[in-house]
Amino acid sequence: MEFNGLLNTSLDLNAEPLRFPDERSALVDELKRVNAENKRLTEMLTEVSKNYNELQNRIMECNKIKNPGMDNTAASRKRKAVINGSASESSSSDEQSCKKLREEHTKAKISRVYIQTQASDTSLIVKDGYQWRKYGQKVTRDNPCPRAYFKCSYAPTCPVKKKVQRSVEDRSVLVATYDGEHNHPHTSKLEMTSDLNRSVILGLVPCPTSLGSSGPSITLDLTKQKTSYNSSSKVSTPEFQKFLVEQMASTLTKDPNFKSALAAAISGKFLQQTER
DNA sequence: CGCTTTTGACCGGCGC
DNA sequence: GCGCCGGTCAAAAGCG
Repeated sequence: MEFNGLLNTSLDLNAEPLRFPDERSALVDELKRVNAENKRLTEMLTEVSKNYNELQNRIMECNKIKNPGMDNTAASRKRKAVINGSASESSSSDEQSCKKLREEHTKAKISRVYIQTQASDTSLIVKDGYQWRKYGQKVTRDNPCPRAYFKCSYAPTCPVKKKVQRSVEDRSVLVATYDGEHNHPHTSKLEMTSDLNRSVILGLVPCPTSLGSSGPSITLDLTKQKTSYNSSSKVSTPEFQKFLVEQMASTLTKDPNFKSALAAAISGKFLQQTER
């Protein structure tokens, strides 16, 4: 992922004959400089995503230490079970209910996706390649932005649900929470890729049903393409880091504002040099 | 006309 | 028991 393609498309260096003898060498120098900067930025991006993954692993480790063998959700559910049932229940039935809860938890796979969108884009539509039907919208207490509720409408038996809400901290970021697993093949790859052009997936967060717990492996099944990553097992792999970096870079290179700004900055530099 | 979206009503869980 | 809150339902409206 280099910005060379961008530079080649934005500035066709061969389009016009060079008027100044120094211009060519200046352009080459500038190109070298931009390439070096590009490399540096790429390294920075890789470093950032690496740090992010390390941090996430640490959080998971901490949670495991805090609640060995049981996540918060299971704990809360167990608490509820104790309240509902009699306190003098035998330990074996307790264990059984625990087992059941854990099974339930692994069955209900939940993942959270952060999607960067245009600030002006007020829709709560995340085109991930599946067909969704909106069945509700609600304003929640912790976030003034409404939360939209979607069901997978591709197959009537598909149990997958999705909640989409704008982030409180950054309104341009959509938070999509996927609940369950699709029991049918992916519907449209084109839609998904087009959406990735419009926005960038900032991260896939393994999202146990309650925060701060170490849940089971959670899969975001954004189709079986290269954009599909099992968040818990692949998030720290070089492939995922590369994917993140590529997504960020492709978003930048596909952004016309970024292109024009870069072109303006470079041409401005050239003008300065030629004026001198 | 059929499908999707909107939106107020309703329901169940939870805390007090 | 009551009130709050998140999630879901379903009738009405919108749209192609």
